[in-house]
Amino acid sequence: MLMSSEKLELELKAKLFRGFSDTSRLSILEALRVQPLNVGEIVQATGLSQSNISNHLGCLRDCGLVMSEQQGRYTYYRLADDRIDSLLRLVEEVLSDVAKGVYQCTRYEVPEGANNDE
Amino acid sequence: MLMSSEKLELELKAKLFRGFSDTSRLSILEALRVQPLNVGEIVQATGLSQSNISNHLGCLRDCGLVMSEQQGRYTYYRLADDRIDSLLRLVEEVLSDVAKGVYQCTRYEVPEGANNDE
DNA sequence: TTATCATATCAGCACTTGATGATATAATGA
DNA sequence: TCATTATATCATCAAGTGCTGATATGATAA
Repeated sequence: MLMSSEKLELELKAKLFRGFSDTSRLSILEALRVQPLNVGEIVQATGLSQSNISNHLGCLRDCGLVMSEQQGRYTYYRLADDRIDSLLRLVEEVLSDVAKGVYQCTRYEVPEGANNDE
Repeated sequence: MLMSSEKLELELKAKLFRGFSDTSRLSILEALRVQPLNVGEIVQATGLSQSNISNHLGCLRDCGLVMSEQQGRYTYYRLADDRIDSLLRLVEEVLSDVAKGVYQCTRYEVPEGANNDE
């Protein structure tokens, strides 16, 4: 059915975007833009807790945004596709123009004094 | 403080991505890729309810993803930036390679028999 | 001026999502 | 073999999110 393949494509797009739509997952992806990292290194880079990171990595890996590779005791994670970096860069461009609008958006709370590692 | 401007940038990115991370809002944005539309036309194109669309348009407008323009009785909506179209196209490219992975992702439910206009 | 149409807003509800801390599992090192 | 380290998984909780249907508001048409 034609309609349901369009619907499925929308579901897949929404799911992919959802991968990016959380600050913790974005922190992880930003860290991985630089170089592949293991969980401990991601803890250092982001300040998030180990179990939180592990949960999010599971989600990102299942979504195809990251890939993992066991090296002895350590599991290394990397971006699964170079275009993920391109996507983040394009969003940065768009944001440079619409940032004021996004910042004004009250639909989703952006904490004023938001901090890291509370 | 340096740290908090990074944090703010992540919050803005997450918020922008959240604009895309819902199938209803994606339907609306897909419809607007073709041409500017008013609410009634978007109802026709997407099968969503008028109040639901109005809610989402408010969110998208506040986020800077769409712009509105009053023409008599009708309010016309359009994509606020051509790069939004580019963003959606890039995601389509990425999905063409990782779709299998995203489809397998069980973290977010993708309904099997998902349909539109129930 | 009133009626009609287009759109925005609201309250309430159900579902989804993200974090925590404890703990299980697996790989190395002693 | 046991201890240690690295990572995954789990149950629980609180907060966030999206939809509905009723209704309010504003612009035109009669």
